[in-house]
Amino acid sequence: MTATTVHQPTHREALWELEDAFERGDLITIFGRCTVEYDGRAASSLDPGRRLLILKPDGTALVHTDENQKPVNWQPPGSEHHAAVRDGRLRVRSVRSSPDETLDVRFETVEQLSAMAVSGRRDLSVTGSEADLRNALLDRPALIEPGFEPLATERPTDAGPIDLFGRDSDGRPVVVELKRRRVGPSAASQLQRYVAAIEREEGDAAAVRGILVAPSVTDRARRLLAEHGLEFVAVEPPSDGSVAVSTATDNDADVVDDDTDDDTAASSTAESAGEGSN
Amino acid sequence: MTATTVHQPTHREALWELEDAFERGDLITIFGRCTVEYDGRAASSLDPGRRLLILKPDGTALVHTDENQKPVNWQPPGSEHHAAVRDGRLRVRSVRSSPDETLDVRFETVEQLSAMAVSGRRDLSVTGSEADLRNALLDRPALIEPGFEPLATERPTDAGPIDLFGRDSDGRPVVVELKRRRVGPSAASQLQRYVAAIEREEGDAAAVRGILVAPSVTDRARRLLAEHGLEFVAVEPPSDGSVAVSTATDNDADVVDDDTDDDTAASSTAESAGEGSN
DNA sequence: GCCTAGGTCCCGTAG
DNA sequence: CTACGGGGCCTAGGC
Repeated sequence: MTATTVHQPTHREALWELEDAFERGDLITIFGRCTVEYDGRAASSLDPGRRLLILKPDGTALVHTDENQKPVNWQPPGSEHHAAVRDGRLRVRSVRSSPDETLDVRFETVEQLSAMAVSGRRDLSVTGSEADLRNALLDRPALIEPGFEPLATERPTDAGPIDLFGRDSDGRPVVVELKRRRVGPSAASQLQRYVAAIEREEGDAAAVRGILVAPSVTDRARRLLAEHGLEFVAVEPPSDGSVAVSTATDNDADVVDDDTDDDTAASSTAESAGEGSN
Repeated sequence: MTATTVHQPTHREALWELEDAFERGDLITIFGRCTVEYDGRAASSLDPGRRLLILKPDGTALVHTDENQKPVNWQPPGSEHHAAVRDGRLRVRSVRSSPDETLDVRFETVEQLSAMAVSGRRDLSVTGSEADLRNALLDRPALIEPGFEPLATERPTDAGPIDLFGRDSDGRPVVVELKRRRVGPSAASQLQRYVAAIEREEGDAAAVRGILVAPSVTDRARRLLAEHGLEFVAVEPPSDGSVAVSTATDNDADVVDDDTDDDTAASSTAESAGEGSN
């Protein structure tokens, strides 16, 4: 048996199980009615309610409710989990330093406590990152502009590292900022900041070009780019490592449907089951 | 009993439990050996391993391993959970559209499946946000500068909304950007962008001041501020709603220790239990 | 739906 | 340790 579970344990029984699970380095889930207090970089308080607490052997603590992807309260990896019975409650406290932070979960009742041996996240491979976009553009620099010659990636400047630096066919320095998704004002500012840094370096103002390469751009960002004489090149979002230019805002994505449901099946829709939020 | 659990169920048994739990709108945890495939905004693949899958009634799906705060794979709220038995495996698929995304978790074996009724995150109160800092400064605008007069918050401009806008004792427009923590280059760019927008509005270049208000600033950000004639005012990080100015980089935080462990207790340290990461 | 910015952002990487 | 920027960021608030 690789997963041990106790139902409606006494607080003392729960504490014993916690001790053993801490010792084994298990991932622990506790479900019950609890309050949550956090104090550290900010501070928060949560009234009694039924929630799921997850304790990881790396020091992570997560308090989840029935909605949202993010835990309602948490503690980062590297924290220390402590458990005790105080005032008739099971108290789980997760603490870390620098910064000093404490998460306090106090259970009135523990409905269930489980401990299980979980394996790490080996062999996760992701595609479609900004790095993939960069590599695709290094393979075919003409996608940015005919004659563009890449010289460096992550080129350091006084304002931070430039995604892609090179020269155009006229020999002018070109700062390229890559984004894997639609960009807003902050990306325009970022590019402008790098261009200004290179201009300061080169000492030859107004000769440095800046190109923002992304799937698309908001109106406001486009205006900000124009105000600073910066350019925009649209590329399809990186899917399988390849990229394509798109002259305007015309998107045509081929979707392959590989669904073949012909067996017993269950399904849950946010609208059909449970009380939908919003 | 508000939490139902089955241990080492057959896939068919697990499917029945899932159907019931979907119907009830429960929060579901499944622990077992599985593969994970994701395709959507990006794509990823995860080799077989023992992991914890969490399914929320709002459509959220989370795959957790033994380390890190973030799930190794996930699906956002609003997705639809589907379960089926295929090829001798329990397949849980979470799908959403716009953007089209699919998360596929295939269990070789299910060690445990639990379903529980969890309550929402009512009554979460947080303090120490940027909004708290803003309110404190509105109460005592002199903390920014003697004679500073706040005129608007979230004031719209062509470059985006300004945190705090006002005038100094000389009647000059002042753009204030607030940050709850130490700031880097991006905050300097953000402030610069807003100042430029106001200067364009006012038509009277160089008369607009920009002040970055934060606990501290990195060297590089400080230089970027100086290059654009922008200013920095240090405030203590917002703790209990009050703020204090600090003339330089001298931090003195009083820490109250309220720990009183005198009962049975268990504790887990990332270094002592389990295989520590890094 | 899109846009904009905050976040106890988390996280990896480089210095 | 700090710094810097990416992220399938997520989430809230406007429009």
